[in-house]
Amino acid sequence: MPSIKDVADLAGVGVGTVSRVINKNPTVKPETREKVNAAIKKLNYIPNEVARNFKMQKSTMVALLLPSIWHPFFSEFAYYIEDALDKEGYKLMLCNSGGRPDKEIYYFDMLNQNKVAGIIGITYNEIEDSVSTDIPIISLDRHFGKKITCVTSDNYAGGRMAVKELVKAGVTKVAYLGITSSVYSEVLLRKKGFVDEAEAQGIEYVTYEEHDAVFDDDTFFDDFFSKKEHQDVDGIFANTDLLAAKYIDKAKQKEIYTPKDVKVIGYDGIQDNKLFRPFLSTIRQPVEEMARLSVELLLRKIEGETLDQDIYRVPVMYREGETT
Amino acid sequence: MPSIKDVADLAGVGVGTVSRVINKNPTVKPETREKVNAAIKKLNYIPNEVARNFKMQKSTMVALLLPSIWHPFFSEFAYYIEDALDKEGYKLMLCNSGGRPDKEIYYFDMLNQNKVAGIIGITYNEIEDSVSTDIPIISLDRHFGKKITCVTSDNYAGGRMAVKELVKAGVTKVAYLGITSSVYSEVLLRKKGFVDEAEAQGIEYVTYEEHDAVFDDDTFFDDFFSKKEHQDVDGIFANTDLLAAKYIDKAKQKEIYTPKDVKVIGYDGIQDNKLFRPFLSTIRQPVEEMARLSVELLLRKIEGETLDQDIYRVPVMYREGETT
DNA sequence: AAAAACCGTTGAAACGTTTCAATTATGATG
DNA sequence: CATCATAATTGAAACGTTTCAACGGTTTTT
Repeated sequence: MPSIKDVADLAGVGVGTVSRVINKNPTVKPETREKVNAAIKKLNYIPNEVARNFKMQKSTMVALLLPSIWHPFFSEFAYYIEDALDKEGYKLMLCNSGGRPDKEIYYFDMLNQNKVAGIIGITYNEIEDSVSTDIPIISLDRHFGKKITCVTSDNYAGGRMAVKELVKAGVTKVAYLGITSSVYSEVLLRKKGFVDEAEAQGIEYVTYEEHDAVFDDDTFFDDFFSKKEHQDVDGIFANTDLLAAKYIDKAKQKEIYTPKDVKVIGYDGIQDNKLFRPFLSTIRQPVEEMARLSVELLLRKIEGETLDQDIYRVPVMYREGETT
Repeated sequence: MPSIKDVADLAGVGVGTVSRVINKNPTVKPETREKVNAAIKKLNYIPNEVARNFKMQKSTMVALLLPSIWHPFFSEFAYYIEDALDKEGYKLMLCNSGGRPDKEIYYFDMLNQNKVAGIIGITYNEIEDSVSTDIPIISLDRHFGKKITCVTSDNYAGGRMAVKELVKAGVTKVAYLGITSSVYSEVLLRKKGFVDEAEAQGIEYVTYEEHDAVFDDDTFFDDFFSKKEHQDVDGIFANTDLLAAKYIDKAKQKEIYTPKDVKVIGYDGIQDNKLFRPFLSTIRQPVEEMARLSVELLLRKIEGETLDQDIYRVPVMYREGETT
C-alpha cells in the first residue's frame, strides 16, 4: 500500500503538500496540485482513513444503539439515520443491545474506546452514569437531562389524539393497553394523554398495563378479557402497533371482531407494505423526521454547538387504517 | 485522556509491560501485573482502540452492505450478523446502497479507505472490479468466483419444493411470479427449480417476470391478470414473500381469493409477528443460519484461511401458512 | 566460580497522517 | 538591484499503540 510519503517522493514534493492537495487546501499552486494528482493516480494511492482518524483523535463514525434492528420501527429508523449520516459524510455503526442494561453498558464502553464521534441511543438503562465521557449523545424517547439531548414524538398529543379518534368512530368505553418498563420514558405520556382526553371527553375508560419483564402474550390478554370491567370496552388504544396487532388477533379468537365489535388504534405507524395486515389505524410517529432531526442535532453537538433545548418533540399524526 | 505512557509512569514500569498487561500476555510477573492494573484503575485509563487499529493496520470492523435495512428480510439478517460478529469481538458498520451500483462502488471505496476487516455484501453490481483490494468478502446470493465467497439458500431446491407443495395442495396449473435484475444471481435458480419440478410433475405451468428497473405493482399485475393463459392458474409461486403478498392483495381486488381460488407460496419466510397477515405459506430461508455461516466464513477468511468451497448453499424448508 | 540458560522488563522505532514553524521561491516596490 | 511582502512549500514532531532487539537479574549447569 502506497503512503503519502511515496506520493510525495514520486511527485517530488513534501508530504505536507500532498496532504494539502488531498484535503483540498487552496494554498497550493495549480501546477503542483497537478503533479501530485498525477502521482496519486499513478500509485493508486488512497488515503488511510484509520491513520487520519488516529492523528485527528476523532472519527466520523456514529453509533446507533438500539434494542433490536429486527423490529420494524427500528429498522425504518435506522434506514433514515444511515441515509442522513451518509449525506454528511458520517458512517454508521450498529449495536443491538437487546434492551439489556449490561449489554448497553458494554456497548457504551466499547464506543468510548473506539472514540466514535457520537451516539444515537434507544436505551432502557440509566445511561448517564456509563457516560462519564464527553461523546455527544442523542437519546430517543428518554429524557435524561442537559447533557443528553432527547428526541421523541409528541406522545402526550398522540394519546389524546387516539381517544379523540376513537370517540369520533363512535366508541363508548375506551381501554389503554400498555407494556411498561422500569425506567422513565416519554412513552408514558401516551397514557397520560389518553387519560386526560378521556376525562375531558367524559367517556368511560380503563387502563391495563404489564411490565415488560414479565409480559407474556397469553397471560396478558387472558387476564384482560377475563376482567368484568373490560367486557363493554369497544375502543382500544394500544401502546404500540405490535401490541394492537396482538390484541386484534387475540380478540378474534374470542369472537370479538375489529372493527365491527371494537375499534383499535395503535402507535408507531410502521406498516409500509402489503405484508402487514390488517392495515392498522394508528398514531404515526414521523420516523423519517425524527431520524433526520436526531442526526442534525447530533452533528451540531459534535461541532461543539450547544443546543437550545434538551428535548425535542416532533408532532404525530393520525393515520386511518382498517381497524376503526 | 491518560495514555499508556501515563500508566507506565505511575506504575513505575515500561510501556511495553503495560501493553503486555492489557493484552493479557502471560509473560508478566503477577506482582507487576498487579501494580499496572492498580495504575490503570487509578487513572481511569481505557485503551485507545483507534490507535491500536492504526498500529496494527487492521480493524475489527466488518461492513454489511445491503440495499436497505428497512426491508424485513435484511433487518432480520442484519440482526443475526450483528449478534454473531459481537460474539467474536467484531463490530458492524451498516451501509445501505439502495441497490444502486454507484452507491455500491462508493461504499466499497470508502470501506477500503477505512480498512475494514471484511465485508458482507448483498449487491446488484459487478463488484469484482471495485474490489482490487484484498479485503475478505462474503456475498449473499451472488456467486462471483474464487475470490468472493458466496452464501445462499438452496434456491433450486426451494423452487422444486414450492411446486411439490402446490401440487400436494391440489392445484392444476402453476405460475411463477418473479422480479428479475440485470445481473446473474442464485435467485434465478428458484425459477429453474420451479420449471424442472413442474415438468417432472407433468403439471401445466407458466412463468411471468418483470425487470426490477421497470417493475410497477399495477402494471405488473394488470398485465398478469389480463393474459388468457393465466386465467386458469390456481397455484402461485412468488419470487419473494413481498411479491406474494402483493399478488394476494391484487387478486382479492379481482375477486380471486386465497386460498379458496388460488394457493400461494412465497419465498423468504420473513414473517415473525402478528403484524404480518395473512400468514404466508412460504419457502423459508434459514436466515439465522445464513447469517452465522456468513460471519464464520468471513472471519476464517480474515484469519487467512482458504475456504474449501466458493459457494455455500444452506437448505430451505417449507413453512405452511394460511395461503395454501 | 564462570558460563549458560532463562525470565521479566525496557524503550526506541514504526504505523500514516496532519500541523505548523521555518524556509524558500516569487513578485512587487522604490 | 536591493528590499520587502507574500505565496508556496518543507519536513520534523506528534498522535497512542505494539513489537522486538537488547538488557539485567536470577537460577541452573559445567
